[in-house]
Amino acid sequence: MRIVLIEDNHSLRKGIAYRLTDDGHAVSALENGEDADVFLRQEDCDLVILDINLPGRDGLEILNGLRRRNDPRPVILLTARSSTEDRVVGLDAGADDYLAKPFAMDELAARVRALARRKNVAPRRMLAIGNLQLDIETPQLFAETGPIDIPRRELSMLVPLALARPAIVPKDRLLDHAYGAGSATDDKVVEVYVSRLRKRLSMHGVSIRVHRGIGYSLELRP
Amino acid sequence: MRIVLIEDNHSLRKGIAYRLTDDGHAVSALENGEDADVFLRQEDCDLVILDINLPGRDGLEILNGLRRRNDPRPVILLTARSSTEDRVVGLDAGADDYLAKPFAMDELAARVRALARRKNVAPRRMLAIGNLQLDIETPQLFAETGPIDIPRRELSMLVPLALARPAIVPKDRLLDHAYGAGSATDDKVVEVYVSRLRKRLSMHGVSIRVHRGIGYSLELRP
DNA sequence: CCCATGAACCTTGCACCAACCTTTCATTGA
DNA sequence: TCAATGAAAGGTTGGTGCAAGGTTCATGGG
Repeated sequence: MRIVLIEDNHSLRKGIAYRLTDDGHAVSALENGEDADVFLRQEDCDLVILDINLPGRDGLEILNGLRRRNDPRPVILLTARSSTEDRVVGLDAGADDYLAKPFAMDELAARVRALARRKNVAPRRMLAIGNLQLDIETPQLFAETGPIDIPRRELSMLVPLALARPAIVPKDRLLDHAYGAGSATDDKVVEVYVSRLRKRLSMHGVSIRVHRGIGYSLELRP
Repeated sequence: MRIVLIEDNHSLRKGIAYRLTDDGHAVSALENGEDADVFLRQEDCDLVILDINLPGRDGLEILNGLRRRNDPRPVILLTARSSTEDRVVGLDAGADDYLAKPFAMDELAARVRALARRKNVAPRRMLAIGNLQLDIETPQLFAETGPIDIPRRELSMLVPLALARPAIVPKDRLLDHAYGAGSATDDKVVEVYVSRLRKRLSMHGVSIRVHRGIGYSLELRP
């Protein structure tokens, strides 16, 4: 699933993102209300985890905005307050679930699963590559901050490498996957796109290693 | 098959590794949870044998992490506990089989075979050379820490030597295997590549012995 | 027994070339 | 108008095989 997390506390944001990423979701983590508002208006996602106490713009405000726009995306609220009153306000505003801090990661993960099931969110198979997430079906690449725009050809080089990781993928299999078996295309284009991919992935701690005469493999280098 | 074994007990680890290596598998033996976690994220293997009681990180934790990442690799759990409850927890977490200590090596070997069959793991014919493993099909060389990049020619010298071990392979058979029978290449190149192989293998306790006028043989340095 | 001798073998340096990397640029399609 | 695409060009890396010079070992003559 694609999950947007809006939480201003740095370590909590990191912790949640880490856990949900581990669970196979693509997490876009945002730290303030303005960013969140912009993001939710423009980006696709399946579920929202929203802290109520936020700098800039209150979480409830964001939730109200969503529902006013008839946005049906499921929302889990996070908050330090745990009184029944707050819970009612949150759920009334259109939240689907409510979690009071402190909470166990396992519980959050369970509620995410439950909510996804309840809302019939189509499960997407996500492949983790370091702190990137690759949706094999679409296919599309995600960082923690959101989707990464990446040209079609580069993506079609990345997919076999990610699926095979950490095994070595022969150059001609990359060519076949991108252009179809028996294509007349020169296999030098593989080198071109590997080079472009390298530049794009380097800033995310992912590298592509060459094995001369054998092929390429995907590696993490933090 | 490439098997990862994670077991903190030294003698048990050695024993299992010895037996499975004897069965023709490439065994990477790790002794603690952190190493295992890193290894499983980065390295290729076909099957995991996992002790539940581990220093550093619990075996179940490692298994949970694997499954959360949608990692489908078959896992056999090892444990001193044998209660039904533990078994259920392990299998629920996504293990494929479960073995209570103490167990017979034969039983472990049988379960490895059964699981490989059940999961349709492509059989790879692995040849053990000390603590190196040679995949004859590909061909490719592996150390416990991962694959070793090795030039084509050197590899084609190593393969006949490994297959024949500990017998002596004539120099001209090495030449034929690398260049095809009836090649015009000077057989002095064999000496060159044997020399280069020696340097590469020396750090892994493998040596190539010359038998003057007869050929070469592969030996393990004690 | 000792040493000279030569064949077999070892190792390293080097030139060459194929594999690979990166950037540039013209073309194409949205 | 702009980004994606792929051909081409020029540079880098590293595998390959030859050759040169050194080492080891069996052998035979003194």
